[in-house]
Amino acid sequence: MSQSLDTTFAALADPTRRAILSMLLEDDMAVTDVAEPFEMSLAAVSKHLVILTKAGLISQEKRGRVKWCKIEPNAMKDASVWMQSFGQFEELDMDAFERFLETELGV
Amino acid sequence: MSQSLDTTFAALADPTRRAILSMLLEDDMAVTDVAEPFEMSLAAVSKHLVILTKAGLISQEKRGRVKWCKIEPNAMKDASVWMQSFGQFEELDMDAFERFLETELGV
DNA sequence: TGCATGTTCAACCATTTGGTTGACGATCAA
DNA sequence: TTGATCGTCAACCAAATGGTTGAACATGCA
Repeated sequence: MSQSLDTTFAALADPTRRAILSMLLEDDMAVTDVAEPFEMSLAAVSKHLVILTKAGLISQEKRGRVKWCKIEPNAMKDASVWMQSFGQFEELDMDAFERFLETELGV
Repeated sequence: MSQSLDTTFAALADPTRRAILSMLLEDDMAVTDVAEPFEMSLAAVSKHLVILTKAGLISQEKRGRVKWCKIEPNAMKDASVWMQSFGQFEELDMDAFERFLETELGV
C-alpha cells in the first residue's frame, strides 16, 4: 500500500530520516542501534521511525524486546514515478549518485 | 544549481506546490494565472512560488507588470537519483549493488 | 522474584508552516 | 494624471513539526 505523495515527500524532507534510510540500506537494525549515531534522544529517533513507518518507507517488526526496522524501497516508487514525469533524468545518473554518496554518507 | 534534498523534498511535500508544478509543465504562466484555480489568496500562492523558487524547482522572471513562472525540471534530478538508489532494489540484485559500491566507490 | 534492557507514551516547548488580511510599490493604459 | 492591475510585504494566527524529559510498559535473564 503506497502512501500519499504528501506523506512520502514530507518523510524524505528530514535529513535525520534520510540518514536512517541510508543506514537501513545496509542491513535491518534495532531501534536502539538506529538511534546510536544521532545526537538526539532515543524518543526523538523513535518518532522519526514512526513517521517513516507511516509513510511506508520502512516496516517494523517486534521480536522479543527488540523492534527491528527494515527498509521498504517500493514505497518510494510512486514518488519516483511522479518525479520522472518531469522528465530528463530517467536513468540513474552516476555523477549525481556519487555526489549523493559524498554528501549524504560522507564517502 | 541544485538545492539540498531537504529543500527539494520539503517543497514537493505540499499538494498545492505539486499542482503548480504540474500546471507549469504545460506552459510558463504568470503568477495571477497560477493562482486562479486555487481556493486561497494570491499572497498564499505567491509564497508557494517563493518556496518553489528557493528550491530551484521553478524560476521567475519579471517582464513588465507580469512575473512569469517557468519549471526547472533539472532541479529534481538529485532527489530523483537519491530515490532511485533505493528503488533499484526492486529490479536489481542487492548483492550486485553492494559489490558495485565496493568496487566502484570503495565503500 | 527482581532487575536491567528496549521502546514508547505523555506532557511540554520553541520554531516552522501555511494561511489570512490590508497596505504598498510598480507598471500599463486612457 | 488617474486609475486599474500585478505582485509582494508585514503583521498576525492556528496548526504542525522536531525536539526534550520522566514515567511507563514489555521482555529477557539471574
